Amino acid sequence: MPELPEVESIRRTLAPVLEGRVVLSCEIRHPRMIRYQRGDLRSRILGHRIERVRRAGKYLLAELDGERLWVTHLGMSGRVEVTEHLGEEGPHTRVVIGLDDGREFRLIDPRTFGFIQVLTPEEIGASGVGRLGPDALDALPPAAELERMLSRRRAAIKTVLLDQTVVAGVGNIYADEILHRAGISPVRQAGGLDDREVSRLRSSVGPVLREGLRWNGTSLEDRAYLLPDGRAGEFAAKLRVYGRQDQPCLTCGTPIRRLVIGGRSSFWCPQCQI
DNA sequence: ACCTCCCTGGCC
DNA sequence: GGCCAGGGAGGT
Repeated sequence: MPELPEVESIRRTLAPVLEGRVVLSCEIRHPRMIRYQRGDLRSRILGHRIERVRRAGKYLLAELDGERLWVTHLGMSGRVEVTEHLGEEGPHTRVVIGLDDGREFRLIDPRTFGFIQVLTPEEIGASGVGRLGPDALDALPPAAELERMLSRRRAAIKTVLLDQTVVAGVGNIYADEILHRAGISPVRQAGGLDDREVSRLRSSVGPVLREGLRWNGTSLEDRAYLLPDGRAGEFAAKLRVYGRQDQPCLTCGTPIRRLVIGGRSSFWCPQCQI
């Protein structure tokens, strides 16, 4: 499931390939992939040049000429491939965008939770990208501000970490890893954390995400997430709690527990995380 | 600030 | 044959 480290890994491989290219064709194989979108995506993207490939939270962004923003969200199971036009096409290829160098940007997404948009500047504010909080990797709010944001929340800290309007880019896997590093139980009320805990939480975000990025993200058994060139991310081997129910905590040996918080599986060590 | 919905491969 | 994974958006 592509979270910030996965999307950033993808962005780094894609940027040199996509920047400067012009979009020559756009084939939408599955209509659900185009949503939350006014106007016709095809006519909005055709003929436009990709100036720069960026990322915000879990969104992959391509700035086009004419002030348009091509937004790709990979959802749960989305994957990007850039290959030669004649390259063999796998199942679940949902959108194919042809480029002027003969290559194709292909969005593969079995569950179709991902989506593509092309937005005008006026549309960005009300869209998902426009409502993102500060980026978890490069714009984390100062401790005092973060504490103020959390203090007003009654929900579990795990739930608040997943709220993209608070901090953008943290998903289910990294939220658990961050909370473990910070020594905070995922069920704790966000507003009930003291300033030392908020400070520990804040200083755990960067190291966990950067470590994930260093290993090109987390490819699980299902290999739903792969880099654009087909390589797997290696961070799964480094996970300290996520997916490790009943296995000994790597810090203290206590069996890792699983519980569902806000509809999401959460893994934590009852000894290390208070 | 909460709940519901969408979707399909893989597993029991 | 039924259940599970879970991101974001939109509705209440």
